[in-house]
Amino acid sequence: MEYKNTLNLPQTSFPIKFNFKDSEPRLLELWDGGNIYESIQKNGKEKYILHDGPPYPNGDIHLGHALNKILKDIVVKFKSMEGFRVPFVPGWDCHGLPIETQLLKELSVRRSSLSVYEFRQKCREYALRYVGMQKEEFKRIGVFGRWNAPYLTLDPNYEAGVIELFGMMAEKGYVFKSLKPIHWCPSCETALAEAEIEYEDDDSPSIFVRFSVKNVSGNKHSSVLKNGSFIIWTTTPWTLPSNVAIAVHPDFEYCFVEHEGHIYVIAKELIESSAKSMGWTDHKITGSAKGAEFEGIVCAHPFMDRESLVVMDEFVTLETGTGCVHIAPGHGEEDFKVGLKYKLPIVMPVDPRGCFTDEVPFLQGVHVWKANPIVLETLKEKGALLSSEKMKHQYPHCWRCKKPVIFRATEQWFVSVDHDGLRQKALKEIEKTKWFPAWGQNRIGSMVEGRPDWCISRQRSWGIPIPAFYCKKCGTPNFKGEFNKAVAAMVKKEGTDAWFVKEAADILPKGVKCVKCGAAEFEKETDIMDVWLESGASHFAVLKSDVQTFDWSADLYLEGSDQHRGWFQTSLLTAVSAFGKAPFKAVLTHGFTVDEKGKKMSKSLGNVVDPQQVVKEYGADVLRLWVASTDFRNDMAVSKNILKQINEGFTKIRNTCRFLLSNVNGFDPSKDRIEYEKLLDIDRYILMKFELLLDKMRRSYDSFEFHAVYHSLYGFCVNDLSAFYLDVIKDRLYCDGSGSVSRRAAQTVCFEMLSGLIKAMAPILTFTAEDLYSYMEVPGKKTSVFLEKLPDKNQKYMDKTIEKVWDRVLQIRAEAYKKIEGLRASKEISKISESDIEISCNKEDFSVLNSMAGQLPQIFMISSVSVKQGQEFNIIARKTSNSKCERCWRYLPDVGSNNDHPTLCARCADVVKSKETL
RNA sequence: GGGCUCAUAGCUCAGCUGGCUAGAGCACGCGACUGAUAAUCGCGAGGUCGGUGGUUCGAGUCCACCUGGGCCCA
Repeated sequence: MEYKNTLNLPQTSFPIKFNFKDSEPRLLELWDGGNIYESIQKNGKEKYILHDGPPYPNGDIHLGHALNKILKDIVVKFKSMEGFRVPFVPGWDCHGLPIETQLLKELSVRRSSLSVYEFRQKCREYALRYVGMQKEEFKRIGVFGRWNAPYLTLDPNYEAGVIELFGMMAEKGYVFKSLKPIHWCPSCETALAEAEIEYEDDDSPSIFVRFSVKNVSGNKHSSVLKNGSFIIWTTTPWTLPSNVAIAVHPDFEYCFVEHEGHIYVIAKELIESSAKSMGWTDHKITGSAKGAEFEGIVCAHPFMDRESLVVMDEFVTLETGTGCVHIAPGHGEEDFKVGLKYKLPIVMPVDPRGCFTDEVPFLQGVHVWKANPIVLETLKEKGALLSSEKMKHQYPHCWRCKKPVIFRATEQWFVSVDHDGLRQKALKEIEKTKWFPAWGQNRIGSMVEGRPDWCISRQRSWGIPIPAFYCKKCGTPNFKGEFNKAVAAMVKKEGTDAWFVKEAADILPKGVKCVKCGAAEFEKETDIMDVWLESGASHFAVLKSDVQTFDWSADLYLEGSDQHRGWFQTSLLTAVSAFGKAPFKAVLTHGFTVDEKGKKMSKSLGNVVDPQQVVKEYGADVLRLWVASTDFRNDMAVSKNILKQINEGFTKIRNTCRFLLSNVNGFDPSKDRIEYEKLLDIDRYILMKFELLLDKMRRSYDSFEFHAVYHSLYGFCVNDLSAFYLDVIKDRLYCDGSGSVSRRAAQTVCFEMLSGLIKAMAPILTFTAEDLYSYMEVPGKKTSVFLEKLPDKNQKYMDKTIEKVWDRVLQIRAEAYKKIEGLRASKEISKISESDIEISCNKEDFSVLNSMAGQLPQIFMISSVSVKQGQEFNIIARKTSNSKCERCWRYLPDVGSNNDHPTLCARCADVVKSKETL
């Protein structure tokens, strides 16, 4: 019992219990108070710019936000610890419809009861409130950044940047105004971007309508079709008043179908399904023709005093309907395109609230959602309604109010994607950019290839105004040159609020004249910009305006894969149009968070994981470790189970480091370090493994494969350290003389690995690394681990011969343990250390084992190992006859060899004696 | 409906350009230790590599189709 006091047992004040509730706030304080982020900005190597994509401040951060910022933080810290200067300026996307809607809900007031200016003040307060909240939440999970000066899209400087960029794009001719059908929310009374649309199932009417042929003169089928009809199918009867054409596919085969003495045109493949819908049983086919042969036929609109032209369009499909498509250019994207081709009129009898105008007398004042029954009634009266059913299908809805939206032609502002080859230039820039994963290039490429012009106007208040002035005399919009400069200058000084309180005359310098007619009186535009234009301008408003911190083009953009359509694309388009170059050199995307079964998180499924909850339960490092542990290129699964598992992994890493720490207690590296050449083989072996680990970790960080960083780190802790090296060297550490070379050698290795591990894990296990670092006694210690550099490569450790020999020894060790397990199972022994083994093996193995015969008992942690050459590899294990040393607990033949200490082995007796003489 | 993408043990991941009985760790089961102890060690049992078909002497790895998930669009 008293011999225990002669051991060098591990000792540390680093708590075994993970008290993150105490330690994490303390470390946050250290980083904040010590200005650690500011300090790492003094790094000498070149800049590495990770440009933050701004989240939307309208709630607590969710797991996706946490995931995104943690990934960025890992990059920032890794690059920084490699010596780069890595400025990270977090941003927020503060304007936009969501805040307006949410605010109106909170205030429970009508927007009309406030002036635009007052309303905008409330919006600003709202946005800033959540910016403040989210900022704290991001800081809490250990994210480093310029938190005291983030970029906000509502800052006058930022706003002015957007206005200027708009001016540059306008100057180059990319900005234009045009009538165009766009998604329109009649409830919010605003145009919606594609990003603001959600598709949901809706019940719609499904009707077949007859359009009688009015004029077929000159057509080769005139005799057949003279009294015939085309049948169209639609799910939006309310758009029929705006019908101006019927589209058929030029290549499809259409049949003349006779029913009750009347001839109808239907695509061949759709006759049966259509007939079924219309309840036809006795129809017959009397002939057929290619769609192209119908071009130019004129039909009569079933109830409007208007003609409906038969036109050709390739987008017509054979999925549903009749193959003859109702065309209303004011109410559909494709319709509009066909309309342009055939110069069809854009009939648009629906006002902003969704009510019909007097253009359709019998529907005047009726809301589109109430118009369907009236239209159906009218069709019935005219005998044009052939069938009416209900069907469920996906219909676009407003992302905010969740109500269905309509297509409506309005005057809108656009960025032309094809002006001056913008699309092609953008595609070129996409090719020049590095995409992680590589398929991102194809994804964004095909999106850019097929995207329509970008509608950048919104009929709202909370945003940056479209800086245009309408000439009071001729109506021409003026938005370039001095008009733009005047607005930019004003906004820089007073913010965009000024736009909403000042008159045009107060904004513009005296003497400005309309570019068209030369008149001098103007009216301000009332539309604001799409928020995607604002955030897409960040490369200019942030990176370009702050040349001290940044170079213009960022090294990396890192966002979810949804941003291929969103921010990556809007950033690209604004940058290429204004500067001819992509604003990023590389783009990294991550997947989305899903539950254990791979389903997306939703409140209704009840599978939402809240990051603050994770932080509360496990601490921020476990959340960070989850981020690192999962391959983020795919979807990332989280659940209670998974977090529990991550927490176990975390504990293992933490305990392994704690154990290392507790064993270098009293070790002064400047005095006690043993040089490499004097280390034991096993020490050099583990150092080599450690070197391999560091190399793997560095490479994985570098290629953004953080899950590989985690798995290799974790595997090293579990397999190489905990289950092998640390277990083996306990004997040396505890039982050898405290200042002995053998113990100091082990400590040297422990110290080396601990300090290396701490640094290598720091980008991920930010808190734990800093915590451990604070407990270490290192010469030249910094105030933070983040001021350290990652360990350099150490070629000296890469001893390949050692690796080969020891890998084999460990294999044999594993074999031996299987055999020994048999002894334990039969209750002959209870501990592995009670066993002797005899190995017979081939010449090669023999020479390996024999060369280290003396060390084998320690390496195997058993009583004795004998080795002989034999035909077959075999291991025999039996209970040892040696007695147990009371001090080191090993079973050794020399126990009792010293009369003064009859219960000790020779080594322990020596150590105890030398202590006594002290 | 279209584009892109993913699918290896209960979980997180390996498995490079196709080649021995598909690997780790965790969780699980059994056992040991009590000198890493709200720890640690040993052993074991888990997979027809989402499905079908094909190319090949040979496929988790290549091709086609299907199923299911995700993102984006309609």
